[in-house]
Amino acid sequence: MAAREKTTQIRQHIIEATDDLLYRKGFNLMSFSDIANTANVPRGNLYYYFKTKNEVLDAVIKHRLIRTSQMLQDWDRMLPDPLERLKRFARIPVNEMQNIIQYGCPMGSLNTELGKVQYDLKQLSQQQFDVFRSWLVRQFTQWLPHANADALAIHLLVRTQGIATMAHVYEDPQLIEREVTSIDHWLESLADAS
Amino acid sequence: MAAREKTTQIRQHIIEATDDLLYRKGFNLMSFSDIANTANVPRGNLYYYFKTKNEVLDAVIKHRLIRTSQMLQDWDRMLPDPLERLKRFARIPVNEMQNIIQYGCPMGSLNTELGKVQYDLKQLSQQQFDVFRSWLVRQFTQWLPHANADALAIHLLVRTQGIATMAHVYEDPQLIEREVTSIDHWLESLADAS
DNA sequence: GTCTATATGAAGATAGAC
DNA sequence: GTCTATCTTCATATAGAC
Repeated sequence: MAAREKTTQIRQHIIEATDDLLYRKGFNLMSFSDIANTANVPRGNLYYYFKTKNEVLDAVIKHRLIRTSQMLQDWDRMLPDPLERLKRFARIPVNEMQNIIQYGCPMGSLNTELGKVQYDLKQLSQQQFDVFRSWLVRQFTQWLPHANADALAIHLLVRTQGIATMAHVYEDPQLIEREVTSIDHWLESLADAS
Repeated sequence: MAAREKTTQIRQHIIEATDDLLYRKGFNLMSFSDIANTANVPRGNLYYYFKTKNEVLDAVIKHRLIRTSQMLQDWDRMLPDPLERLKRFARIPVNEMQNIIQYGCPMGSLNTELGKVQYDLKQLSQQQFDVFRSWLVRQFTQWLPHANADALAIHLLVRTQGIATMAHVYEDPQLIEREVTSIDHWLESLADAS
């Protein structure tokens, strides 16, 4: 294997290990040493791949953007009906139940943390939401051409973020089940109304 | 003024200054020096009033609990109708618009931050939610005796938390207006259904 | 490319002079 | 009660030997 290729591979390995660490610890409590330990890379060596902690964050978010886009493309392929796709989105908190209860939403918690003081970094975390938002808008537009697709997309994001926050507060799986079911009913009521 | 009394007064002043600082910076990025500067107390002196940073947090949360309880008591006195009280609650994001957009919800963002690693401190922040939750349950019980008051209370908390998170992500005042109006409609639909 | 040693600064916290 | 000096720890980051 070429040396260049190996560097890229290790870099990728660090990014994936940090992705999880970032979620579990948050950005400010995640130290450079933590990253090195988690990725099994000698601490000093890490600086060869990333010069600053912000640079790691940047790489992790870009990685998340790609992963999310791929997931949504898969859904587009697997699910022909926009309503089914939207329901699939709403079920994320159910599928990620244990993580949500322990750590909240990976996107929401990061944005909330960075948004207070690190305004420059917050803009990065906002991009994560943009991917979902524009995908949701496309689904609503396709499904209900005369509705305000962006308002509906934001409403879905509001409710899923609220679920993540409150499920984390009370560590309550049933809260997630109940609220996701309620979203399903809301989506079906939109179908009936049109 | 007695010395004892003065101590209490300065302590209270520190707590109130820290309350705001905690909201704007978050717990982990708020240093002991920050607290001292914001409260205009010499840094070394601060340790006379609070031995650790966690102790300050504890005092600030207790202070918030009292303030919230008083506010809810005021609402109980001012607004005779439970529905009006619930609408008043739902309007908090509108009244606190500028703060929410810049810093998110003071309760939600604190819980999200502490919940990841500082599990012991998270329990403190959970208490803030308990005050609202039990008050909301009382309002729903009084208004709709045969409904699942706790599920309705949680639903309201979910939606207000979601609003705060997403309004902070996109720094969007209109999002708040729209979503709060939507909550109002939901509350009115509950009245019609019963 | 890999790793060690270390510079530098800021944090939380304490001791003790006044 | 008030304030200064300082201890310790841990963070980011760099220089440079191998």
